[in-house]
Formats: sequence, C-alpha cells, structure tokens
Amino acid sequence: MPELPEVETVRRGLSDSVVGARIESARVRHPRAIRRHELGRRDFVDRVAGYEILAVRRRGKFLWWQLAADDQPQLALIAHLGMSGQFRLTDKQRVVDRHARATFRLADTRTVVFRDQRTFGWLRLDDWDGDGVPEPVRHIGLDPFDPAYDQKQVAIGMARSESGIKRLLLSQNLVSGVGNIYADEALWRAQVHPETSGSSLAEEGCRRVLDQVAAVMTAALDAGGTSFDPLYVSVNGESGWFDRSLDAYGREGLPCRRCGHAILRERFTNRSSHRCPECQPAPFV
DNA sequence: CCAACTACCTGTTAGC
DNA sequence: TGCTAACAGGTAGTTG
Repeated sequence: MPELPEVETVRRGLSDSVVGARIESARVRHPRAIRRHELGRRDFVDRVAGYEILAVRRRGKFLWWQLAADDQPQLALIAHLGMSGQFRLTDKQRVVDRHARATFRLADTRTVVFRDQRTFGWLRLDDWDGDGVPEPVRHIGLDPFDPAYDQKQVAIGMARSESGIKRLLLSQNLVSGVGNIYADEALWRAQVHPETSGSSLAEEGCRRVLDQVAAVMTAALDAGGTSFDPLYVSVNGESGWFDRSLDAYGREGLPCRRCGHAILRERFTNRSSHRCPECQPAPFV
C-alpha cells in the first residue's frame, strides 16, 4: 500500500526518467482509472497529447506531472495510486498487461504504463499554472517532507481535537502522507495507544508522535530509495520492501521488539491496528 | 462544521 | 477438490 515514502520513491523514479519527455498520445484502457476526470475519456486523451513533462511533484500521497505545451494552457496530470497503483516504463510496442489502466506513449517511443490491480487509484487532468498545488490536491494537508511543513502548528491542531491520534494521523487533513502501516509504526515508536485523544496527548505528546512519523517515513524512504525499482513499487511485501524493519504492523502474536509482549491486532474502522499491550496501554478515558 | 460510517475494487488466503 | 468468506485499505461521498 503506497504511503508517502513509496509515493516519493515513485516520484523520484518518474522524475529521473520522464522529465523533458513529450507525450505523443495516451490511451485509457479502463474507464475507472479516469473516473475523477469530469470531462471524460475523450477529453483526457485528446487534451494531454503533445504536452511536455516539466516536473513530477507530490503532496502526501498525491502525485502530479507538471505539463506545458506551446500556446496551450499549463496542465497537471494528477495521479493517486490508491492501494495498488504503479507506474512502469517500457520500450515495448505492445503493452500486454491485464492490470494496465492507462498508457502514455512518449515521443521517444517509450511508454509509461499506469497499472492498478485493485482500481482504487485514479488519474485526472486539470488546468494548473504551476503555483501552489492543483485544485484536487488543495484539501490535503502539508506532509512532513514539505519545506513549509510546520510540525508545531500540526501538533497544536491535533491537541485541539477529541479524536483518537490514529484517526488524526490518517485523516490527511492536518498532516498528509500517513497510512495505516506508518501510523501503527509511529505510534509503536512513540509508545502511544492509537485511541489516545489529541487533547489528552496535548501539544507536547502530539509533537512526540509527529517526531516518530517523520523518523519512520525517513527510514522507509532511505530503504526504498535504494533497494528496489522505483517504477515498480510492490503492492504488498514483494521483494525488498520496508516490512523487514516493521515493528508493529503485520506482527500480530510476535514479540514486541522492545518488551517481548505479543503484539495485538485489533479492529479499527474496518481495518487493523497493531500495538504492543505493554508499551502502548489503553488510555484512561 | 465535525465525526463516523460506507462504497468502491480484486487477488490471495483461510476455512469448511 | 471446490466453494465461500474474510481480508487488505485510501478516498470521497453521505449521514447524523
């Protein structure tokens, strides 16, 4: 499941390989991939052709290609990888891939393939002048790697909420880029129970959690950036993923690496939370 | 406005 | 062996 470190790895891989290239043509192979592009498939395909890729940018888990063409409005091709989205580059003329949802033929004859087994990911095209972020990304909070990220302000915002800290981390509202895996990892590192309210943690407690969010994401990015193909980020624990160094997520029943107690898995809003019952005890309510 | 719930998907695995 | 059910979970839309 791509969270911020994985999306950033994809961004770097794309940036290294496609910046400066021109999109000759596009194909949409599955209508669901462009369900968020309001003007539909024909508009998407027609409009993107001929544009040059100036840069690949990211906020949280949202990724976008900055596009420009002579005498044409500037555009952003926005991508969200959802659960299983990937970009691949190929020199092949024909893309034989049952999960390929859209393809972009470049003028140099390479093809960028957007593939997505579970189809939670999407692409859309929007006018964007290059300032700030495109409209569909505007509701997303800054992520911990953004130069303008202000951890103190995020901690203050969290401390104002009665919601549980894990919910706050996952909301993409105050801070973006955190998914279920890194939320569990950061809370394990900070020794905080996921249902502890922001207000009871107070600014200082929230700051300690956010320190660990940044630390675990930096570690994952360091691991990811060197150990696998950025244009083929694995979906779920395939080759060389960061899960080797996970301390909580997916470790139900295994001994806590800090105290030896068995890690618990609990239901949390239709998904799983992993925690150590000893290091992260339930808060007083 | 905020919080909580659910639909959207499909490949894999567990269980009978 | 073959079938069914559970599971993985980010986002956006809906409901309260």
